[in-house]
This record gives sequence, C-alpha cells and structure tokens, in this order.
Amino acid sequence: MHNITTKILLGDSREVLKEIDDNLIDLIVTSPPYADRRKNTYGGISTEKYVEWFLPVSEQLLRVLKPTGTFILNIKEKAENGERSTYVLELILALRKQGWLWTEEFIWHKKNSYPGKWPNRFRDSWERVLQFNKARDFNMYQEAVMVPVGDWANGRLKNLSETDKIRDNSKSGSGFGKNISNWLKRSMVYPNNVLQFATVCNNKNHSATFPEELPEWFIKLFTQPNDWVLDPFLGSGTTSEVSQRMGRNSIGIDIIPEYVEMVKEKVAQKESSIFSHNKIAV
Amino acid sequence: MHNITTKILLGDSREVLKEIDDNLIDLIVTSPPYADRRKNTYGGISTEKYVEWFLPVSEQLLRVLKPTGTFILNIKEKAENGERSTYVLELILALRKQGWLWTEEFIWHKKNSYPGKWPNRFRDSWERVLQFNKARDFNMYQEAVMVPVGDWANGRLKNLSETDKIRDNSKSGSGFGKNISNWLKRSMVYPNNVLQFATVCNNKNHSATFPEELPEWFIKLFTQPNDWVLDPFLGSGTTSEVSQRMGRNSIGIDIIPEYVEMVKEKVAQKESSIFSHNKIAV
DNA sequence: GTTCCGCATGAATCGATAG
DNA sequence: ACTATCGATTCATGCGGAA
Repeated sequence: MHNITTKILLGDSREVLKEIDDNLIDLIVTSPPYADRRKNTYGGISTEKYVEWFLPVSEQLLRVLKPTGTFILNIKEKAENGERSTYVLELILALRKQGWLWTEEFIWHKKNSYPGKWPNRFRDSWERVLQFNKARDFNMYQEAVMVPVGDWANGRLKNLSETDKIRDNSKSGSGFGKNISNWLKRSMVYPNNVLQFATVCNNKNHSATFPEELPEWFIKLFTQPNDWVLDPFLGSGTTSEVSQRMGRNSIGIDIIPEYVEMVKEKVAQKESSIFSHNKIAV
Repeated sequence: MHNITTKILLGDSREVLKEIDDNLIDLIVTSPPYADRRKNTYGGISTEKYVEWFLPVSEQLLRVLKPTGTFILNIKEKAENGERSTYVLELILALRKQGWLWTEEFIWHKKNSYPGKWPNRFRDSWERVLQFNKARDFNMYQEAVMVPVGDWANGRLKNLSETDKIRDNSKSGSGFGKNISNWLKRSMVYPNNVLQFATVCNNKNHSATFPEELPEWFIKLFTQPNDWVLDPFLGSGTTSEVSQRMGRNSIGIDIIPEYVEMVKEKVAQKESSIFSHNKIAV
C-alpha cells in the first residue's frame, strides 16, 4: 500500500489554485455550479456572466494540468421561458480560445431524471460531460473501463465495479486466475461515449453533485495509481472519496466551509481505517 | 382515406424552397450533409464555411414554417485531428440570431454504432437532434409518443409501434377495448429527451441518413394527419416515405437527380398500392 | 435471510400570482 | 412590463418495514 495524499482546501478556486505547482495534475474532474442553479449554497451565477466567471478558473486549470493530463467538465444548460440557454456552447468556444483542445463530448444519460410534465418539452435526462486536453497525445487507459458485452448494451453500468474486482483478483492470481482473466477479456468490449449512471444520493444529508460512478469511470480511464486528481468544485466530496478509495492522490477545493469540514472528516476516517486494516494484515 | 400529397422536388434547397408559400409547413425534419462528410455525393462543405452555407436555407425554412410548427435538425460534428469541430455550436448560435428559438436538444443514442477503435477516443454512438421553433406556443402532441413504463429505460423503443397499434385498435373498439386502453394508459409514461433508435441502413445503395423511427417519432409528436412535413435534404427519401405512410402531406427536396428519381418511384408505387387497396375495400 | 410493497426524494420547468 | 416566489406536475430509485 502506497502513501496516498488527499488534500481538502477551503476557498475560492480562482485563488487557491494559484498555490498549486505547474504541470502537477493528471486528471481534473469536476461539476461546477451550473448557471442559475444552487442559489442557496453557491449564490448562483447568471447565464450572461457565466463564461466570464469560469475563465479565470480554467486558466489556472490549464497551468496545473500535465501536458498528458485531461480535464473533464460535467455541465448542463437549463431551459427557461421555453428556450435552452447557450452559455455552455459559448463556454466551449471560449475554452478553445483559451488554449484548450475540445477532444470529446460524452453524454451522461441519467436514467432517473427529475419528473415533471410541461406542454412544450419532455423531462431532461442527460448532461454534457466535456473532455478537454492540453495536447493531442494525452494518457488514456482504455482497457481499464472495458465492460462485459451484455452489461453495456443493457445500460447497467453499475455492475461494472463488481466485475472489475473479480477481474483484478484473477489477474493477480495463478495460472487458473489467468485463464479466467482471458476468458473475461474475450467477453469484454470497449464502451462508447454515452454513459449511463443513475443519479444516486448516497449521503442522506448532502446533495451529491454526480454519482460516484462518474468520477470513478474517468479516473480509471485517464489515471493510474498514485497519479494526481483535482476537483476545483468539490461539493459533497465525491471526487476526493473516490480518488482515495482508488489509490490516487487528490486535491479538492470548495468555497463552503461546512462542505470542506464534512469532507475532511470523511477522508480522515477512511485514512485511519486503512491504517488499522494494515496493522491487522501485518 | 384522405388525399395525401407527396411532392419530390429536384434542385438546390436554397432556390427550390423559394417556390413554397409562407407559413405552410407544420414540421421540418432533416439531416443535412454534415461538414466534410459525403464528399462523393454532395461535394462536401468545409467546417469553416458550414454556417455560411446553411443560413440561406434556414432563412427560407423560417419563412415557410407555420408559427406553430417545429424544425428538427439531426446533425453531429466529427472529430478531426484529435478535436471535435465547433461548427454545430456556431450554427446553433447563428440560427438564434436569425430568429429561431432553440427549444431543445434531443440525444439520439445509437445503440449499434459504427465499430472501430482509436487510441484517443471511443466509438461515437450519439448524434444531436436539435429542435428549433418560430414561437413559444408550438403544437406538440405528447400522448402520441408515450411508452410503456420501464421499457423506455431499458432502451427498447422497438416495442413502441407495436404497443401503439394495440392501443389504437382497442380505443376504436367496444367497452372491452376501452378497458384495455385504460389499463395500458396507466402503464404508459411520457418519454424523455434521450431517444434510442438503432441505426438501420435500409437502402444499400445510398448513404444512410436516419432510420425510419426518427422522422416517425417526430412526425407523431409534432403533427396530425394531413399536416405538411418538409425535408429540404431528402437523401434516400426516408422522410417522404414515412410521411406518406403516416397520412401526412410532404415535400422532399434533393439536389441529386438519381436520388430524386428513385424516391419518386418508390412513392408512386406506394400510391398506386393504396389506390388498389381502396378499390378492394370499397 | 429473501422478496415485496409503500414512500420520500431529486442540478426540472412552466404558469400563475404577487410585489 | 419585469422580477421573485410558489404550486403542480411526474417517475426511477433506494430505503425501511412487513410478510
């Protein structure tokens, strides 16, 4: 077991990020407050000022990311007065101007979207997951997210982690394990750019930004153990917890003291439980 | 059986559309040639000039569409030199400037997407289906596309048409049918903005535009029998065929003589078969 | 220990009402 | 006229209690 660092920092990302070294981070995965959402907690950024508000943050992100690293941005524009906002489109164009490469747009298909009925539209059940890079030859570990043939087709990505555990165990084992590994490999396929996760709220007290599966999937795809993961809008701390669990170093930043305290506690608890577990194992 | 008109016109949409009256069309549904795609057949529009090329067409579309009508645009940017093109984003912004309302972005999730493997990306298995309107109070017949509970989430939209037939039959029937109808209604829910159609290529000789299910779904949702449907980039004629089959008047335009001839033949064949069928019925 | 049913709960959106 | 707040609508999911 290596030593994993899990830093939780309090403050405005535009300032706090300046304290991070150049070219340190392997993966940024974050879900910033959307325009006109979360007014209670984050004050709410208007659609008109959103790009202007975001660019100073992304400027720092561009600096701290390794040339081989990846920036994953989960966001979705809302509908208002019968029309979709265009600020996300404008943000993509602005980020390219800032020097980012817009590599890909994944779709997060939310199976359990918010209910409701309106005369002019159906329920919104997808969000954008935008991939940006500094350079064209970034690190990508595609084998890490292969899925069983049927599971992907059926859209049940939940079983993924379970299956992966099985695969990992068999890989590290004997010849018998290797056989199983090969057999599994043959029945595994590469996923595509439509991801299906349910919106789950594991922590009863706090609204989760995205489900654990989302950062987990991208951490598998774009990092290796001991790499550095960054979330400049940590929220309830999903990215930090998953990074810690997966053996990646991570930095999480949030502007709300209560959130930061809560995440710090959860992370510390996990750390101590790992230590005691190691003691027993030794 | 009403008289359905199915016009197939040869020529450049920028010119041919000028011959259509103002405020005639209830639904425009089309899949234009994507930038730098299908060079063999359409000459290929560069990504840089795409918006400029498209706006004269959409200007005419805005004129011929009824205030209560809807414009459905199926499009997807390709990846080039490691990056996604931004011309679709720019097109959305330009169309809004032209006077269109950007009402919604549906995702067409292609379950059996084109195979392939690249070091820096997964298979692209979704396309944008953009909804534009002239006014906020457009016609929308949501009940026409309701789906069985759960089946939508499981992505089996194929059952939809089958179930619809059952419901229609039972509705037109006796009290017993009404019971079934009520029971079905209770087990039906409204869909969301992620559509799952398989990519089918019925016409082996021609470049595939979209599967029949796609125009069919939007024709159900946005038109009633005897309404007018328009496809300014008809291609292999899917929109015209589906409109004809569903009892909607339609106009299809394409610049390629061979395509137009072929579609005309297919449509004429269908017409005569309807006539003979009517004779027998009478 | 399973399975099943009931219930609360969401990054939602629109129309109406109130200031 | 324009903004702020509230109620109504709706469904996949996970939980807890019950059989």
